[in-house]
Amino acid sequence: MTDIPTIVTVLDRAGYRLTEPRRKVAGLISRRDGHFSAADLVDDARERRLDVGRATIFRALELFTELNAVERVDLPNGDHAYVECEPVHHHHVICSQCARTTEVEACGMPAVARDVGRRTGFKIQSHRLELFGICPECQAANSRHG
Amino acid sequence: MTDIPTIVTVLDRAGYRLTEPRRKVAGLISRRDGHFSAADLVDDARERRLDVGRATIFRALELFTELNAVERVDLPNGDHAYVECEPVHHHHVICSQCARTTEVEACGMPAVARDVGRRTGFKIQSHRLELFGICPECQAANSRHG
DNA sequence: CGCTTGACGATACTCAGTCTCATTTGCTAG
DNA sequence: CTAGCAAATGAGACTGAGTATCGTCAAGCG
Ligand SMILES: [Zn+2]
Ligand SMILES: [Zn+2]
Ligand SMILES: [Zn+2]
Ligand SMILES: [Zn+2]
Repeated sequence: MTDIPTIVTVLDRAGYRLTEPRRKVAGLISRRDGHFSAADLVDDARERRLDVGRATIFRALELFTELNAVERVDLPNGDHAYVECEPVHHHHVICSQCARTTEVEACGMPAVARDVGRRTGFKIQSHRLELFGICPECQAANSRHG
Repeated sequence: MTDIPTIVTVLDRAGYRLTEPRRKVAGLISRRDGHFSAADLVDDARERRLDVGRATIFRALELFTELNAVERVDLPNGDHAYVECEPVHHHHVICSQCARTTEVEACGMPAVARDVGRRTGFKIQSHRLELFGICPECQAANSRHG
């Protein structure tokens, strides 16, 4: 339910083959809401009898990640998950209850990074910022019925 | 080479048994410099013929992490690693060349988190921030010989 | 159309991390 | 100091994510 330039479009623009399995995986991803794991997609595929090989799902995820159509996030518990997203620098706010995520663009991090660089002597190259909390929907639901 | 309250001390204060295997693992950790994985410790132990079971190393790491004597970080490539560190909120600056890490305390994040919360409606509970770059030592080494 | 080459899927494999369970050991109460 | 118990250990089986191999297939192009 995002109107991100569809993964298929990104694939095409990058000159990759628009194969049936890739379309299927892209489809599975776009009908997901929050973050998901490779295993989730494998299950989804089996449920809908899409007949996509396990290895293919991993390969597709890897490729989509390279093309920045999808991003990998690390959950607080150490699990890896993926999120469909836009190909520009941003971070994710992740609901620890329902897994829904939102992108945040202006991260205010350049300033922090500069400051840290000055104090530690490191030449900062990149950063990862993930915020965890409760999304508006879950907050509402929680206050409604306990 | 940190003078963090030794892991053994932390263990003791928290009321856990000071077993020989735990001492050994703590020893291995403290003589490490940058981040390390469970597998690294397993190798170290084997090399120095310390005779500590694999499972025990995992268990020790888990416990030390719970006690905040050690923290888990996620490398950009998706690998998991650990770093010995102080039990207060802070973040790590990680050298992508030599794995050395430094802790940063004032992270300036509360402001960012508040802002993000306001814009997204999320109730922010926690955040993870990791900075990657080149440490001063590596910068010096690099400029010296290429 | 047919070719070429990249992609696919089945399957075997690796490796991190967990679990089980019989044995050992740190601790403490006596 | 010692006995006894709970907690911790280690060997090894197990799980599940992710990767590698390789023969087959089909997307895209002329
Ligand atoms: Zn939610
Ligand atoms: Zn940022
Ligand atoms: Zn370095
Ligand atoms: Zn912070």
